Amino acid sequence: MTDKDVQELADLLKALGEMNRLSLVCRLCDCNSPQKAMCLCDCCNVDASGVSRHLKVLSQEGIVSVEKDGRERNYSLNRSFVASRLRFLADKIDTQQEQP
Amino acid sequence: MTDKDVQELADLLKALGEMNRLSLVCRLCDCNSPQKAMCLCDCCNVDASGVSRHLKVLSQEGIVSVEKDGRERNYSLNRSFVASRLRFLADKIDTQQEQP
DNA sequence: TGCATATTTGCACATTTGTGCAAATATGTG
DNA sequence: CACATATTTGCACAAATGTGCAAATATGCA
Repeated sequence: MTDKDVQELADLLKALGEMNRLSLVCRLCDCNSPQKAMCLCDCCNVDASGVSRHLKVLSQEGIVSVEKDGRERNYSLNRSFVASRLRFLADKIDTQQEQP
Repeated sequence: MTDKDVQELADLLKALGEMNRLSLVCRLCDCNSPQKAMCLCDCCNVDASGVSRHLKVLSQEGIVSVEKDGRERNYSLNRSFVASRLRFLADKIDTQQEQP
């Protein structure tokens, strides 16, 4: 793993590693259809601007996708991407290395 | 998932979501035997006190275990714990929910 | 006991981060 | 166009975070 790989993974984990953002992710996780930002407000303890900012972070990390629909934005979780990154690390971690 | 569960998971991810700490984890990942803190210094860009602090965070989150040996501390990665938490989230994330 | 080594801790500091509020922007509707 | 609603952005600010350095602490060894 290169430094860049580690950094990218760390950035992803950092984005997930905040209570309100992880709440948003869990909420999206339980939804089959894209959700409007406003609908997501009530799952975390921040106002609309805070939700907007958190969703922006998640979006920049590729954790969620956003689709514009009129004056609304529909957010959906990039399930396979996030899950695969987490599994990638999990696999690396619990694979016992060869004795040097 | 309760708020407490989300918070605990977020704390774990936050601990992993910092470049130097994740570097330490990756380093421990590649080692079969516990490593002395001093040996871990060269895998991240901080001095001994910084490594000490990072290892403390990892330890508090249960990510690493520490074993005292004279004036040295031997750190090892709690592979199954960390991997299982990551997989728990991965499973939750990529399991498509039922249509409400 | 005196000294070397390993690690932690106190302190200071710069940076980042999360937040609310108000204003700005974007877009739908009458 | 005028107004309502959805979202973003600028601003200010408190709190958290990561860091190095020097001092403290702990322990092994001569």
